[in-house]
Amino acid sequence: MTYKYEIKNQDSFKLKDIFDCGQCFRWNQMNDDTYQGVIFSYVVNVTQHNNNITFKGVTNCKNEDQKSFKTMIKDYFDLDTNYEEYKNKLSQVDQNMKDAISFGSGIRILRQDLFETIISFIISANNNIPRIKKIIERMCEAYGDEINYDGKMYYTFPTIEKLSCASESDLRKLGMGFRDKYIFNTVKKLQQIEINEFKNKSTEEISQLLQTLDGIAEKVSNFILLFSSLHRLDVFPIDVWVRRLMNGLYFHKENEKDLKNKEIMKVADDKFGKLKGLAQQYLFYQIREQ
DNA sequence: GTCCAGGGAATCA
DNA sequence: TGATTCCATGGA
Repeated sequence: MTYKYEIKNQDSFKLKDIFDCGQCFRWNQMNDDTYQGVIFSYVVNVTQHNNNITFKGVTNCKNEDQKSFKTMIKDYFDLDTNYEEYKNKLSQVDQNMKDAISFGSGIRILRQDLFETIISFIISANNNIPRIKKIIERMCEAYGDEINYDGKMYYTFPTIEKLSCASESDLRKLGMGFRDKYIFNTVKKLQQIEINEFKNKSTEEISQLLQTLDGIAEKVSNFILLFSSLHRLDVFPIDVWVRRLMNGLYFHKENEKDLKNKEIMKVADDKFGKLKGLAQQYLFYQIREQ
C-alpha cells in the first residue's frame, strides 16, 4: 500500500537526517532518494521529492488496510508535529545550537516500537553503530517473521514471545557478546510486565522501572525514553560522543574525566530545557558526520 | 598488537 | 556514593 504526504516545510523532513542521525538501526539507503526499513509488520520504502513524501508498505499481516498503514506512518514519523517551532526555539539558545540545527535540519524524532527500542539499546552498550545494526539484523532473521518485498526477504523485529525462545547461548551466537544475558534476563522479565502501560506514567517513574531491567542504567533508559513511542523529548542521554562535544562546547576541561554527568545535565537543562533530547540529537548528528 | 565503540554490573574503598 | 575493572566482538 501507498501513502503520500505533503510536508509544509521540506526542510523539516530529510531522509538522511532522520535515518542516519543514530536514533534507529533498521533503515538503510537504497539509492540517492530512497530509504528502506522494517517497522512493526511492514517493510516500508520511503522516497522524497521536495515537499512530496511517498511511503510504500508491504506486510505479511492479513487484516491490515490502507487506513491503518497511514495511521502507523503518521505516528511513527511524528508527522503531526511542527518541527519548525522546535528548531526556532532551540536556535535562539546559542550559535552552536544554531549551527547544529542548520546541519541536521531534517531530523525528526521517530516514535519507535517500545520493545524494539529497549532491546536495541541494550545491545548498543559499549558497541558501535555498524555492529549494532548487524547484530539486530541477525536477531530479526532468526526470530522475526518473514516479509517478501520485491522478491527479497525481510524480517520483522521479534515479539517478546518469539525472543523468549532464545537461550543465552543462542543469543551469543548472534554476536551479542556479554550482552546476551542482559537480553535473556530482560526478555524474561518483560513477559511479566505490561510495558504498554508505561506511556501513562511520568518520565521519572518510567526511568526507574526501566532501570530494574538487566542491561539498562540511566543512559540506556534515556535513549529508550527519547527514541521510543514514549517520545520524552526532555531527557538528555550522555554517551561518549555527547560528553566529548559538550566538553568541547561548554566546559573546555583538559581532562574530560573531570567532567561529571551532573554538570553536563545541568547545562543541558539550563540551555535546552524541555527540548534537550532533541537538542542532543542535532549535536550528536553534527559531530558524527563531520 | 592496540584502541575504541550511543555502557552496565560487580567489586572495593 | 564514587572510582576501577571486567565484560565479547570486530573494525580501524
